[in-house]
Amino acid sequence: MPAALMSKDDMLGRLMALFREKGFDGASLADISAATGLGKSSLYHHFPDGKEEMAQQVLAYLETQLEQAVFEPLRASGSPRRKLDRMLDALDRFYDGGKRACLLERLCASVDAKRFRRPLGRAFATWIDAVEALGVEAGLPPALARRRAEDMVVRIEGALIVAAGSGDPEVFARALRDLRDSVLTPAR
Amino acid sequence: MPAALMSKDDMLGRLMALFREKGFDGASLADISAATGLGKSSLYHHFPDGKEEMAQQVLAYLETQLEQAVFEPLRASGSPRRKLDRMLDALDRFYDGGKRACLLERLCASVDAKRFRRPLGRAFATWIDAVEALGVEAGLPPALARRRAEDMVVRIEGALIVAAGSGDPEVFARALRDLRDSVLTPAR
DNA sequence: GTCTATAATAGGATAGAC
DNA sequence: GTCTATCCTATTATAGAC
Repeated sequence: MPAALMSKDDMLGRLMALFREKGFDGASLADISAATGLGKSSLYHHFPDGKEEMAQQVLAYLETQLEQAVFEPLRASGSPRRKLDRMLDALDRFYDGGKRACLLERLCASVDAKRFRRPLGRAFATWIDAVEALGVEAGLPPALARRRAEDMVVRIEGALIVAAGSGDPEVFARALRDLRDSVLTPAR
Repeated sequence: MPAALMSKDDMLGRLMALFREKGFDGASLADISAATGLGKSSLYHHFPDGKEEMAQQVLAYLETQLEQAVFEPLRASGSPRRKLDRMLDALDRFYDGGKRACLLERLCASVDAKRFRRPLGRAFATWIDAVEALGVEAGLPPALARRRAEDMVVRIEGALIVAAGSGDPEVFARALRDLRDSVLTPAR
């Protein structure tokens, strides 16, 4: 029994990078094989249900990444504003300054997005809920905190699209700067 | 020589609907054949370079649609606020209240987005420029008008993603409502 | 301008050896 | 747990008749 060539996390990390780059429909098993260094049969050993299961597991893996990027900064000590800054710093790194796509968006755009609806909906909800809680902690009325949180995720996703489409990552940087100042601003 | 079964515009409209629904990578020639009612050979007659040329022509066709949705309302008579409302109404219809995807986003997310970079960049620029001009007409300082315009497009694209991903079109409706009130608000 | 038929290839998936 | 070899289908694309 040959030893595993890499850990599951490493494998999922590579798969996530590939799906973010090529999209779900655009990533072929040949691409996946090249990205992981594993033959097709090995891939089916790890993911008996094929490509769809890969995406499902990558989506679950993303939740742990989200955990690091979103929740860990929020748990750290400091003012809400400081926590927000840390979270946006982590997202800036995760999206490489607007040069890398969002897995959630890529799966939304796939042919069988319906199969990913549940985990996708949960991932967005988890993210928005966390930011909403931060807004409440900062003293915003809950309804406003919710709208601000939803708007933040909307702007990050949109900025990634426009940055990619216009070839100008500055769009993403500008959106982040804006969010630093607006997400937690007290109601007037 | 059999008569053409449909006009080029009709054909491009169906192709656009298909690409918006399935994405570029997700739409196969079989899908395209079914959507247009044309055999594969007929499709290659109209688009000798295959799928990629279809997308290029659909992208050009979208610019005429953008013209209708964005520029026509802006040319109409009335206050800037009224023009903005008309434009957002047209976009609301075009995206069917957040239930239909944006072609630009779908092509950004395709494997060979690089081949579409130029027309994609131009489409985004055209759109943002038009809204910027409206902001200037409304009396905003040019730099602010530009940021607001860019932010509007960012939020529309992002709201479409989050609405689709969370299965909640209300996200899109809320974004539009917000934009009605914020795009042209005078600088403080 | 459209069709039927066909080619050539790439895609996803499986069997069985090691 | 990984590999080579294979299978079948879907996919893109072309040839040639009408």
